[in-house]
Amino acid sequence: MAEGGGKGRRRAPAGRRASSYDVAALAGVSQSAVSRAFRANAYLSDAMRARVLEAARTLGFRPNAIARSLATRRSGIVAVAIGGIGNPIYPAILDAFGRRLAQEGLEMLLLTGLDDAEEVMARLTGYQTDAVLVTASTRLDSSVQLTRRCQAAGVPVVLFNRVLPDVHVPAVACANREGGRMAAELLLRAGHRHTAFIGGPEETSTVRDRRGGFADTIIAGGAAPPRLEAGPLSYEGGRAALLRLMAGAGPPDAVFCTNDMLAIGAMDAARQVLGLRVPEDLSVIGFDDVPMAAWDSYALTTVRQRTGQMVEAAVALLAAALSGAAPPPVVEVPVDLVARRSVRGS
Amino acid sequence: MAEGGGKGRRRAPAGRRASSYDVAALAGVSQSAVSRAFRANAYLSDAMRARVLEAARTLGFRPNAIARSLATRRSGIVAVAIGGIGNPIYPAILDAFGRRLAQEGLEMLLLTGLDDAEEVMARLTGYQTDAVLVTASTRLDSSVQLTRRCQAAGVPVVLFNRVLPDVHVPAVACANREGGRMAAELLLRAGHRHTAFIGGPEETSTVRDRRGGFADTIIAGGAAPPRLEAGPLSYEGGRAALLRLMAGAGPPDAVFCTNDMLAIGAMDAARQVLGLRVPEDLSVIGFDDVPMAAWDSYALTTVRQRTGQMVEAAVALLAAALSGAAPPPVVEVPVDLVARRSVRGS
DNA sequence: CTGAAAGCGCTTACAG
DNA sequence: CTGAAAGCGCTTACAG
Repeated sequence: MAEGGGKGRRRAPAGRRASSYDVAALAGVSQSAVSRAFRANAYLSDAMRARVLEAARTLGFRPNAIARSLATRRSGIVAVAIGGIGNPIYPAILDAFGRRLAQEGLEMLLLTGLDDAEEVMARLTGYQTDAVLVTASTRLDSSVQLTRRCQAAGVPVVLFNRVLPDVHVPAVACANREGGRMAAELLLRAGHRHTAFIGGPEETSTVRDRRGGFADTIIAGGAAPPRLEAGPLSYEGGRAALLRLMAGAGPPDAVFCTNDMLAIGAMDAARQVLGLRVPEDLSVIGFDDVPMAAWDSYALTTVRQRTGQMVEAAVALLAAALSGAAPPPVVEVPVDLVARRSVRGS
Repeated sequence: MAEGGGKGRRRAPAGRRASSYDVAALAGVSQSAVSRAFRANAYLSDAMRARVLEAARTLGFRPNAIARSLATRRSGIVAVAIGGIGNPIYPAILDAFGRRLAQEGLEMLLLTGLDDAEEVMARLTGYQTDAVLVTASTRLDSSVQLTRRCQAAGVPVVLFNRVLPDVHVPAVACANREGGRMAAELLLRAGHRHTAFIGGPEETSTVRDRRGGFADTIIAGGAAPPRLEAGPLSYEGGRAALLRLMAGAGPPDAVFCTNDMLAIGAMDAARQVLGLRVPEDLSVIGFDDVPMAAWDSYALTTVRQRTGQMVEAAVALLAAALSGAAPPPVVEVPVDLVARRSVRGS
């Protein structure tokens, strides 16, 4: 019954990872003590803890997170619902989010292709996901459904860069209206009177606010209301939208796009298809500040999202939700106008 | 002791998810029967299964994957180790991989920022991850360490677009040498005699093979050996490398880059900084075929990776590994030369 | 501070 | 085909 003895049937079969019982046997303490040695604020004498940790390291023991999850009913896993990673702003966000979560001792489960909210819920609840982050890249109705079902199931949700109508959910967003306003002011200052806005296929809070801030400011500045276009939130979408805009009557001399992909597509259409000069013939402003916006071929003036700060805020909201705190209101993170060379005389 | 009765202390406290015991009580069968009703090929009469499923749906019951994982010692989770999502080829790969995994009933845990293989292993084994996919975006030494440790711990690993020296691991890669050869032949055919190759900061199998296939073919074609440059595998890296190349003695008139980001950076440096024309003054070829390669401003001729096929192969390798099959050899997926407009007269 | 024991919610031999 | 029961590896009241 000495160190090699263990507790009869509790011994780990050869080739299996050591369990807390193996460590307990080796250290000559109870299994509870081993468990306590690995929990932050559990009563345990220093001497005991040292002994346990010593035994644990010689056995290469790591507490089994699955077993812990079952016992605590907390998995330590946060799901990120992302319905298509088309926008190049997401890689950096996912990366930052993953790192921050790791610091909190949480893992990140990536949920892609969210066509069926029902099925996604099944996957979520099956793994007892502690919380879910729904990104703006998810289709609007999927977001709504997923969010409602999570709420019904008691799973904390936080929205990333989207605010949902009629659903009271904590969310982090950038200053969308303010960004639209900044773009409008820059254009007004540059003397533009004929502007246009290119939005997305869905009337999301993000698109609505960016357009609203832009249009209101343009109009308040005494210029004509911006012409409105929309398309898929992609390079192709922006390209096609710009072509439609310029083919119409009274083409604009400046266009503000609801994201950088759209703006880059618009620039390429203007320059490569229509032979226009940017910014001499047409000014273009984007939103996001993806890496490509800084590329020499574009030097796109854009409204930067402070993604690091937004991720930080999202993690804070998540932490609050996990600790059962009252759902905080929408957190708004500031934006910055990054002036490069796609706007005339600025 | 009727339908509401349950089994004494086994009843779920109010507000908690229904468990298999609740379903069993409602259906009037044993808990084992409930368990069997949710497993694919378990012996259970149709009548019984129907009764269980009926009760399950009225209670909104879903088997708890955490508990199942503990019992089966299989978590149903595959980890994807990705050390930085800088290359825009990854979003689509992650997306496809996630979908395929979901079809297999597997979840995807994203592991970002893999500085410390030790810590990553702790996270992996803690959640009893069934397998891990290590992508080429991970630093070479991290890949090696992580792979070795997984092997030591008995966790199946498959490498994505990388082959490791001295480590026998299943891997899927594209035809890197062949891709290099295709690029060289195109350049030779266009009459180029002074070529260069821009590689990465690390001597990975990927870079080595692409360069090897390229250089061998160029030399076999009777042209001078390509000049060699390297830099971070990014837009900035390609930009800087091209500038160094053109500043040196005997600047090349064609450059093959080990990935598209490098190639796009090189094109921008050539055109926007040096005022050269592409392809008239300089031909450029990339590798990957990221979405940006098709943008009008670049129209980059490149070697396309069949990512869909590669993901498919990776899932097959994973499945084989999970079922304990013998580690298959390296699977090589073909590549395609996508001729756009960045190579002279072709 | 420490240990014995029940419980988290499943799966799966083992008997019928 | 069906059920009783042990076990997966932890956590955490409950007693000392």
